[in-house]
Amino acid sequence: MTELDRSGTDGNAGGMTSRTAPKLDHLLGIAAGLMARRGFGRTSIRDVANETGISLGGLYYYFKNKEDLLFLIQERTFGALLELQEAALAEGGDAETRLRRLVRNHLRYFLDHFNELKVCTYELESLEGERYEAIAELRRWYYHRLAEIVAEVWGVPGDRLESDGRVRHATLFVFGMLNWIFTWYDADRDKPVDRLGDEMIALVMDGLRAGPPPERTESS
Amino acid sequence: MTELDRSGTDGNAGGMTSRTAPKLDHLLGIAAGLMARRGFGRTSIRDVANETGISLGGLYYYFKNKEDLLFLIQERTFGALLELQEAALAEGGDAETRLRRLVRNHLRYFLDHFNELKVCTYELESLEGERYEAIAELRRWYYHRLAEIVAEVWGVPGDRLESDGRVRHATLFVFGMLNWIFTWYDADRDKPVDRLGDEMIALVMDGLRAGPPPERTESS
Amino acid sequence: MTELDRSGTDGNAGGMTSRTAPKLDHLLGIAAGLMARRGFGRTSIRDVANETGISLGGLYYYFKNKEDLLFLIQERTFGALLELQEAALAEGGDAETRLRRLVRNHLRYFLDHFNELKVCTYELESLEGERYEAIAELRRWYYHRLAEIVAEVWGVPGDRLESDGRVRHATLFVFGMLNWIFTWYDADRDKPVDRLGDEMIALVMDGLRAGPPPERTESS
Amino acid sequence: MTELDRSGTDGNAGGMTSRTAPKLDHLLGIAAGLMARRGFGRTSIRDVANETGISLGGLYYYFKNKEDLLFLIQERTFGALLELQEAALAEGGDAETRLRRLVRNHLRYFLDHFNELKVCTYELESLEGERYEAIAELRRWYYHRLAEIVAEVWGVPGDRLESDGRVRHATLFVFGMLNWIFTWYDADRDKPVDRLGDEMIALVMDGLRAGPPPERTESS
DNA sequence: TATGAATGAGGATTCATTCAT
DNA sequence: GATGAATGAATCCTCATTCAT
Repeated sequence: MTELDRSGTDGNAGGMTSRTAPKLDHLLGIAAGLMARRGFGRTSIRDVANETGISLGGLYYYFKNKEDLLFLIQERTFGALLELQEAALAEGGDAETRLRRLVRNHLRYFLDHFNELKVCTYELESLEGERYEAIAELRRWYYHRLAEIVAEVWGVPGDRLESDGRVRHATLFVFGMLNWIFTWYDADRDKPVDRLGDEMIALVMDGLRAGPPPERTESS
Repeated sequence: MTELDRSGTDGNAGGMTSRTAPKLDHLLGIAAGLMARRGFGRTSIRDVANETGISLGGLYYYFKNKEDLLFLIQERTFGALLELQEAALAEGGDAETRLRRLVRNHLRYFLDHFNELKVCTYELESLEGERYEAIAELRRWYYHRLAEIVAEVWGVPGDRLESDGRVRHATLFVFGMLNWIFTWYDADRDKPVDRLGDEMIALVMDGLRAGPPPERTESS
Repeated sequence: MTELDRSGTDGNAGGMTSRTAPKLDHLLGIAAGLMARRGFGRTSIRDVANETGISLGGLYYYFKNKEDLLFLIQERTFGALLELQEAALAEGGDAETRLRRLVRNHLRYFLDHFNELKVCTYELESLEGERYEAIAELRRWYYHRLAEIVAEVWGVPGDRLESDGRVRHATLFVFGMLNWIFTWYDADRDKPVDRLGDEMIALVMDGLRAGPPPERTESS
Repeated sequence: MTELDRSGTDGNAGGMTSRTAPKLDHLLGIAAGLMARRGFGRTSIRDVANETGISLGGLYYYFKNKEDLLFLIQERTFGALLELQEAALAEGGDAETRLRRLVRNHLRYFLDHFNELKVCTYELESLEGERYEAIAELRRWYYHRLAEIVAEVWGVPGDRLESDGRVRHATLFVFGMLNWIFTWYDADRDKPVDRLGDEMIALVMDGLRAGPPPERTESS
């Protein structure tokens, strides 16, 4: 599955008019900020009301649920990132080039949408049912794109890609590096972000180029 | 600072006797399981009571707070891991050997204490004040041990270790790989764990051996 | 300090509208009744909910705290009494006249707002911090007005008023008479209340007119 | 009723031996201190346990109830005071002499047993049933002794004493002065206590000597 | 006598959500 | 579109009390 399909799973309450849409954007930004800082569970709708200046009851015009609010944030943010990445992949180039491009894009997006992306990264489990599934699907898409690149570097054929634990692991290691950044990134200390991406690629690229490790290991 | 100091920040209900100690262990295990699955915030003390069979009020004999319960889990689990790692480092060997030992130990511990370690990894922010600080200190200790190894591989002198962003980043990338595993590890699919560790080392070791990337990057 | 300043210490849920204000009055009346009968500590919010017919959660729309509820009662009741007394003092007259006026006003107010005033009198210590201080300030104001009258009768100059133990004691004796009434007053037996006031004045006025007792006493 | 009858209403758990009696004294003193400071309701048995060093369970050897603990304090303290006063009255003398003696005794006792007597004065309502009745009876006895003196000064015959509101009121006014002292007494500022008693007598004695006020008053 | 361990009831408070206006 | 007012369920925690040892 390569096509990205994003359409409201559940319908956010009523059609936004051109007058309400910017208000919604503002709202989602504030909510993302709160949830990034304190987590979804510890963020109350009342917090969002206070921070946005919208009344408690009024908020429910914009989303039908606390969970729906979270979904809206994740869907928009992650969706936009993936569109970006899809375009980046479409530009072509060899595997290393594409990998570097992916990582840099990710990190630039991370910088511009820190709160929102943090929420995407750490609050998937706060969604349930259809909403969970919709975001999980996006995540899988992202995973597969990276896995394909790893497989290409290692010359693992597409049909063995799914079953090859080593590809899986290497891919997830890279996502681990990428996702953990939210816990330590300090704008003053760790900029510029492109440099960070290059360091990550440098750390990993030689290992990738060397090919996958042997299937079996005896232990020390 | 190499000595690990772990002593109750706040004093949970006095010295456990030999009769209550195993009960406490059991309790903490159950609580860790719940918190690993649903998160700290979504785990209620009532859940713990139901799952353990201890009465709601009775639990408060073992800890003074929900937060204290979390602290107890983190302190014990993380403390024990760090003791293990401290011993592992004391065994000596070159940087790569020590790094591989650290990673393997971590992953074995991860396997044996999945729930508890997941709680340590993802719920630090649920602690506050002194309790937060006590665990954060443990984390810093762990970070520094790994950073020292990276610095040694790269020949960065000890006094520049703190200020060198590249050492910092490489170290945190490795922790990212390690910590993200909780989100995807599947016992059936991803064992054995030593193999996982070797793959991680393989992915990263060449990059490390190549030395740090240049300080500045230009580029698109 | 003669100006009375009473403004919410902490902001109970915003500005009451004309629709909610009477409900709040009713609520505070009920709560005062319960607290007068059973004390603040033994009055539960649930009691208030049951007695008012408002739901447990709904009550928190009107105050943010159990303590805030108590504060609201005290601030309103005591504040209104002191406004009354301030006006009474402004009417002028000699010291005895003003004293009699004060006592009568107090007792009439006592009769009309028995529960509320009892709560003011006996539950100051149930407040803390800013709220305590706000009410304590009102109490001090009241004390000083009475002390001034005593001092005037005795010809103690204003600047010695603070330091003169005899003025202090006589004033507090009168407050003692006044405040203890809550423990024994029986509407059937002890009315009319103006008569009670006159008896109190009669008991004390001759002693006051005789001037302060000598500074030092040898004992029996 | 002149005879004082004090015998445990309820039996404090088990007969105290000579070894446990002093421990009980200590315990009651501590408990009285806590209850004087924070009130009966806000004092927990756990507080008493912590403050005394006796274990929570162990306390129940000394009393069977939290209420029983309060009762023990009140019975002992108030009982001893009344014995003192009974003896003081037995010494004879005219009404003024006896009144002054009563007041001085009361205040000296107040000074030596501040906590305990405060608890007697303010926590009668925390007792129920038989225990309440037993202490209320002591209080009535005390009230009557003072009322008799007032009646004697005013020449009110003993058989009209009960029905005469003016005697009742004057008596209760004096108790009000006496009982309110707990709320303001400051050892540094307000000593010596005999002097305080003399001031109280001086404030009131002229009014008493002048005879009761006329039965009816027109108002304002 | 005294303690550690445990219970169950009740208390204050928060919170997502709803609905009439 | 938006608000004020209200609800009911759930949550954390405290506390008097008990009982085996």
